[in-house]
Amino acid sequence: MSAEASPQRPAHSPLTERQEARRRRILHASAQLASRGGFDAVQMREVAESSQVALGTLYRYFPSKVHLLVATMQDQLEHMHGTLRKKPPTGERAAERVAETLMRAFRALQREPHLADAMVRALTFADRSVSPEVDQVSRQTTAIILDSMGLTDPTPEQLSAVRVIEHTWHSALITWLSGRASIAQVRIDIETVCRLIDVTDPHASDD
Amino acid sequence: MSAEASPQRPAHSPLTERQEARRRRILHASAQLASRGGFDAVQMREVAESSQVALGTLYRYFPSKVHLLVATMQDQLEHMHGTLRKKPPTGERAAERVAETLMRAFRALQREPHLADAMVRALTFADRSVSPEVDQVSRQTTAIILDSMGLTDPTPEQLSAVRVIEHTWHSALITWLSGRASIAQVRIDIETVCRLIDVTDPHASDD
DNA sequence: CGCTAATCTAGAACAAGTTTCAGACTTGAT
DNA sequence: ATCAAGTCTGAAACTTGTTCTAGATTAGCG
Repeated sequence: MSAEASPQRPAHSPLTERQEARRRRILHASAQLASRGGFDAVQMREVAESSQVALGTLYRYFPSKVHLLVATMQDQLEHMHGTLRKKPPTGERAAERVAETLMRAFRALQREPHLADAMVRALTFADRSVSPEVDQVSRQTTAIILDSMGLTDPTPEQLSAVRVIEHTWHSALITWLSGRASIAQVRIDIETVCRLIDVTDPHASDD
Repeated sequence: MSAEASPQRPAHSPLTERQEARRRRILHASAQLASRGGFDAVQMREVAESSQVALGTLYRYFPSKVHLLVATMQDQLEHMHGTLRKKPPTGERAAERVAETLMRAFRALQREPHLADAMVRALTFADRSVSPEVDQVSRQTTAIILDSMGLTDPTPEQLSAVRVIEHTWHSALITWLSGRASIAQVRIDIETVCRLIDVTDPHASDD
């Protein structure tokens, strides 16, 4: 369950302490640069310099800029999942709780719009070579949503609804980031798609 | 209602015949290269050479690779809208018709997966400078969906559902293109999101 | 026709992602 | 402590998107 982006071999050597430190420095520099100017501001040479690592080494840890930014996203997502766990959503119906959770995540992203830009653009621009890492992000997102629904054992239908919610979440974020949708519009889209949960929820109102 | 990507001034001079011809050649070359190897295969120098135009001229017509590919998508979308009009979907309920239409479009994309890759990646990677063109694509897509619903005067709720359907459509395409979702999975996602139409349709079953 | 402004061309130049390589440094095993 | 294998560094090179320039061509106009 861990597809680490480690030097060379996928999950081989467990990374020495100095290597772990390098990896952190790199991710930190990446997030920092991204926070400043978004996707374009994360320049590999600058990341290398900021994190005091040679360019070649940076590429050994993260084989492309997109890999790096997706790993940055994994990092941030973990952080966010932790934060969300502490204050679970309070809505009564599952749909409300999911919408509440996503809007909370959205507000967090609004605080660092450039960072959000870098991460989301990388995620959707990623080609097949990044699939494992993108998939991991997707699983993490699914976990967050299911968590907020309070489900341990979702039905296939509910999983479908969650998939669609994730699609909407990503795409709505993009339209917001590129200035084609307002914050209010994103909220409406999220609330709209969350209705699907009611449609697939056996205890909705009937029965 | 036409945000042409024309040389220099937005909608100024109506383009001479030779200019129109150049523009066509460029779009044709773009689509051709994209069909071969997707986003990466569309290299500006090659597009320029294939369409017998200097690099500088190419950039005068389309100010970036993303602009070019989004324009290519507009072109293809128009074509598809025409095709879809000829054989309207046959389902009884609006949700069925929309799903049918999108699956038809999806099958068309499957025939040219590399072209689809180039266009969709460009669309989601586009930054603010391409917003007008991306918006135009979005309007065109909305029109196709509303067409298939047979709606001339949608309610705000229905428009919200259509927005979410578009989000899902784009994002599902991306997961398919990057090999993270199967064709079957895309179909399920589309069918799932189309249920939203029933939820917002006043004549669904009740009343 | 002849002029002027706009457009087009060829090609160099620049920017940033990625690759490569020789040599210095670490690590782990003996 | 020593050696082999693997890792890191610094720097150059390569690729492709983008910009710039000087001169040739074209379009519109009097």
